Amino acid sequence: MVRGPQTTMSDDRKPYPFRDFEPKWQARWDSEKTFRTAGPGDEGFDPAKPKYYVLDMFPYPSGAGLHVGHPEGYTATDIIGRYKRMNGFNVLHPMGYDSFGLPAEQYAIKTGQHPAVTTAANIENFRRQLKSLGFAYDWDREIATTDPEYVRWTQWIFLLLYSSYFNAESNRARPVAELEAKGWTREQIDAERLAYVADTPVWWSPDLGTVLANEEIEEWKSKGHTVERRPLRQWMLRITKYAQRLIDELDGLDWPEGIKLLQKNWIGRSEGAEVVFTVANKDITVFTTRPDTLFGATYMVLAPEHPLVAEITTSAQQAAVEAYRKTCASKSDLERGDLNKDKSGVFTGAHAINPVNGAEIPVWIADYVMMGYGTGAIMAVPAHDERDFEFAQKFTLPVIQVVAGENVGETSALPCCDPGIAINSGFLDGLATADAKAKMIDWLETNGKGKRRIQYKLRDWLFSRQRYWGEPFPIVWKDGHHHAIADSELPLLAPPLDDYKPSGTPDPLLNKATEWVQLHDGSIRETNTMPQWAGSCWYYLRYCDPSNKDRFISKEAEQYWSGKGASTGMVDLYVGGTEHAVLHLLYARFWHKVLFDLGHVGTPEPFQKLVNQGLILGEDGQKMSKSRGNVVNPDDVVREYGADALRLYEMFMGPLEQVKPWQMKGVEGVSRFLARVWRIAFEEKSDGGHQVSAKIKDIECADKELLRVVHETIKKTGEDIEKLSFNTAISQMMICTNAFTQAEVVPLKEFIQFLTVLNPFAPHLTEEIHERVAAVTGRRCSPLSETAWPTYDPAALVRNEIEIVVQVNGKLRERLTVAKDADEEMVKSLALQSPKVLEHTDGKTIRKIIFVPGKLLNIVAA
RNA sequence: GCCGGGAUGGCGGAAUUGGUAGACGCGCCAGACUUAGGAUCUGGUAUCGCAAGGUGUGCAGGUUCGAGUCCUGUUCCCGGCACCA
Repeated sequence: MVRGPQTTMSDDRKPYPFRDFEPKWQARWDSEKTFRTAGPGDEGFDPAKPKYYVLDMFPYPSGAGLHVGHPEGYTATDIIGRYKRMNGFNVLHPMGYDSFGLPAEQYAIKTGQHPAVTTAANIENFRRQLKSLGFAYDWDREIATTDPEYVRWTQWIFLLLYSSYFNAESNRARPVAELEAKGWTREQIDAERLAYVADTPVWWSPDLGTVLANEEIEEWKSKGHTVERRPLRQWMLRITKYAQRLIDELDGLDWPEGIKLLQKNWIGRSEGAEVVFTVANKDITVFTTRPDTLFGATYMVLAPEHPLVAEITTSAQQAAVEAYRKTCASKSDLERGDLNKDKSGVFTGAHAINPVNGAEIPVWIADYVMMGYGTGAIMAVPAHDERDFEFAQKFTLPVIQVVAGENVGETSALPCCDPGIAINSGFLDGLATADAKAKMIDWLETNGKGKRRIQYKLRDWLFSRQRYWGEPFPIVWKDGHHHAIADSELPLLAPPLDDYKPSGTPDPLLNKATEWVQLHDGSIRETNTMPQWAGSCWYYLRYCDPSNKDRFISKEAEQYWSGKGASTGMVDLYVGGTEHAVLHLLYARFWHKVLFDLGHVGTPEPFQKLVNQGLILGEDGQKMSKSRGNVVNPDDVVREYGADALRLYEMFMGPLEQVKPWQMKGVEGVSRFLARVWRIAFEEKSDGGHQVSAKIKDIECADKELLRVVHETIKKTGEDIEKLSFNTAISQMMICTNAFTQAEVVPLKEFIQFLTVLNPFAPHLTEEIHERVAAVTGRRCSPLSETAWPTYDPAALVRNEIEIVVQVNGKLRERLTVAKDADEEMVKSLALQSPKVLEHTDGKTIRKIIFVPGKLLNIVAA
């Protein structure tokens, strides 16, 4: 439930006049470019200042505008950015728009409006909303991935991938020019490019009219779109070459372990071996992670799509095999994988020779073996693999146990996939699994029957789309070959179309623009477009040097914003949702590594520290959605309570990384807190105006306890911001506010220190109070945003008297107030005089006394 | 099934290396100010009990002078992956 009309705050009821001053400060920050960041080459740049790069995952500017999840991460980074700025850092805190993408195009289909038009309108709305929250972005660095100047460099980086290959010896990307120099043929070179064309089975969505990457299909399926497998000619990026580095180089990153693990599992490294079986004089290679179980292979399975199936199938089995392959081809992904795990398959009639013992085993085809992983063929060891076991049971195939539990001979339940001791395995008998694997691989390699192999689940990145609203490939085709267009022709922009509706065939939409496609020299343009991920793969680099006409980023800007080599990642803090764990975050790392290999960036990783903000649920504890009607619109909250209250509330709800439900009452709570701060500064005049409170006095603080709370607040707030523990920082500032409220006199200096500390959280309110109060007291007044973060005085933190807890046998029995440096003897003697303590030690012998200085005394008595 | 993360009042959540469980806020109760209160200020608020005192951090054990925190087992919730050989 959102607030009913009864509780709506009318204008005269609002607790402090945020509607008057929030827009005022926003306008001032805008016109004065308060948060402009000077980088290398800019006026006012100070290279001696340490840099701090704090980044938000930029939004897709949808028609719905910001939801309350956006300001959660954005406020967190804003607080950090403002705080670092006050601590003398040169802070880069930019914002932009990931503005290519399907929804704009779907909208164009409905309305006929060019996606550029709706995108521009959406961006304008997002910008308005972002500015209404008072974020300290450097708006001069704003970028949109659809901006032609941005598209230019996205295409330029694509061409860099196109003109590079992965050199296995140096384990990094190098220009293909090296291969040309070595006299490689065009075909050989094309087979090595990091961006290449391949005919592969891809995920094609007829209703979206495009193919999708493996990483994307889940998302679109969940939105009700269909996808099907289809062999198509597509552009691919050779991300698999980076599989190992993408795993290894996670180590140096300050990322949540869960996200690292997610990426590792997605890349899916497996160690094992290839084993060559012979079938009808043909070699069929299988991949296995358990070469030690080779003696237990009782049949072989090929994926239905395996190219050798047709060749080995006997005539007797031909009809059955053909029928089975047909069913598999028509099965959707869901039918084949997610829903139906029942085993199915057909015998090919062929037999394979097990290289290690010459045994003849039947060859089957079954859809539980995938063409896309390993070699598309397996040796089945039903005794030690659950899937093979299930299959063997169903088709009554033999099962041979070749691994026993720790005590050889003990029969364990099958299938058993745990390591153990090899049995029934010839020369492996008696070896532990790890040793048996090694020995078998040695045997295979010695006898030319196989070799060690590391396999990854990660596939190459399917990079082309058939839709309109994306970067066109800067490629032309002539005589059946692809060619890069010249850098001088960039950006290559798509022409407007009359009709954006997908044709229902895999033909790219841009084919409709026949004049654009056909070039005078007889070559034709590539008509696929890039996926939305392309723009987000490098936007954090462009922010560093957003208007550079000559390069995607200048060397100087890149070096300065990468820092002095203390870390492996460029961005110091990156905040965004978990949903990008294996998509954007993997793709961007890949591009960054290519740029690193080719000398364009100086760090191997883009994002040093990553924090995932937790999802904000609706007031009903459910995920916010239009259909549930539990969506909270930030515009409404700003109108009712103001930007500062929204910022504060989102930070006060709970830990940043935690999933937490929205509570409109909580917004009222922080709004009341801000109003209390306002009332410390001002008293209301009879005409409704505000005058600076008479309690504020520019005198030395005589109230030691108040002074202690203020300095405690300076200390704790700073420490908590560093830890991103914003909720506890706010809690401390509330305590401080309560102390000021109750004080007879509010000392000006301490009050301004408090405002400074609160400023990153509630910038409008604090600036307004500061400006008005300073004007009256005649103090020099530069804005708080230009003020240094206050330092706390450790001496002010010390309490003269402290409370010591006295426990008897671990139970709290007494509290003693003693001098802060009271020693054990002192506390002990006081405790042993206490009637409450004596009551519980009465008749017992004191065995032991534990003293924790400044904390507690525990008397052990029995 | 596998891999992560979590479980603390009526609610959101606090709790340094193990050392006063429930900070702060919401809600609720009482009081003050007031023509009024849905504003503000003050006090109270884990639970049982008149009290003394007892009991309490999903559940069952363990280590310890002392456990929300460490160990073992277990249940439930959330997220991710899911025939990857």
